[in-house]
Amino acid sequence: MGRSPCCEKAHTNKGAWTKEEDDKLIAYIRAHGEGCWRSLPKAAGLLRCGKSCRLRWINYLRPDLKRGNFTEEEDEIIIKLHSLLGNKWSLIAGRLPGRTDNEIKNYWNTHIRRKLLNRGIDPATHRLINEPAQDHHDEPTISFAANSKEIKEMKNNAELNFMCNLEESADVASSARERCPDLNLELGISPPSHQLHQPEPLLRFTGRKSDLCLECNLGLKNSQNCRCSVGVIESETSVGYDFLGLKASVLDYRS
DNA sequence: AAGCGATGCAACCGCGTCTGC
DNA sequence: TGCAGACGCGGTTGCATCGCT
Repeated sequence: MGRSPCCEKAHTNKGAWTKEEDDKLIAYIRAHGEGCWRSLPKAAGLLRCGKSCRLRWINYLRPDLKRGNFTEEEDEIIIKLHSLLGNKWSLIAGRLPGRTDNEIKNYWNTHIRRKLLNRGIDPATHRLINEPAQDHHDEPTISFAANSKEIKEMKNNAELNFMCNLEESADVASSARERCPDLNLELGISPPSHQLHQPEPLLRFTGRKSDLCLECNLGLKNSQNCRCSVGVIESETSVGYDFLGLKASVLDYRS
């Protein structure tokens, strides 16, 4: 049995939205809130399908959207999260307030892919291009401390509150493992020795030999931004590598 | 100035998942 | 428990704009 169309295509507009359509959509959502996308177009007096309205609102009209260029910091976050999650644009967008999955997806395909390729990094695998596929034991990898089964068990562990209600993460890790069997996705949850007084880190990257900063993970060991033990050693009290350089709370996956 | 390819981004499409009955 | 409708996501397309020749 075929899937029924999401809307009556014969009576809907397609293509670019007009100012009038935008205004109608904004006015309706301001008055009634988001949701019921299926019935929204008719109620709002729009000749659009619900999906189109939803997309327009989420990707363009939402008042909390951050317009404008991505910052270097956002670039790095996207790269890191993509190395972790793959093409899970909505999850990546969830870590970047004001950015949409569509925007990040477009930005990845137009800017970051090229940026990584210029650095000699395969954007799909985040490995150096021309790197041998086998024997990655000594290289830094994105590391988790548990397999997907263990991840689910961790849900009961209060210490790992970031994993609560996170079957999604298990699935992501699991699917990532399937997609990239050579990618180490063990989930490493270990408190930083220097930060025991602080809240538990939600997620740490742990290299096999040492914790790496973003720059080192990107193969930029001599970067002046390097803040790990592999690159320029800044001080004895180096903060190590807090995932993405973010505080633990920022990484609350479901915020 | 015109032609043309490259680029960037908004929007569409199809499928998987969720949810209510 | 199964089904159908609705929603959300990721991949892809189409078009406007830019920059080079």
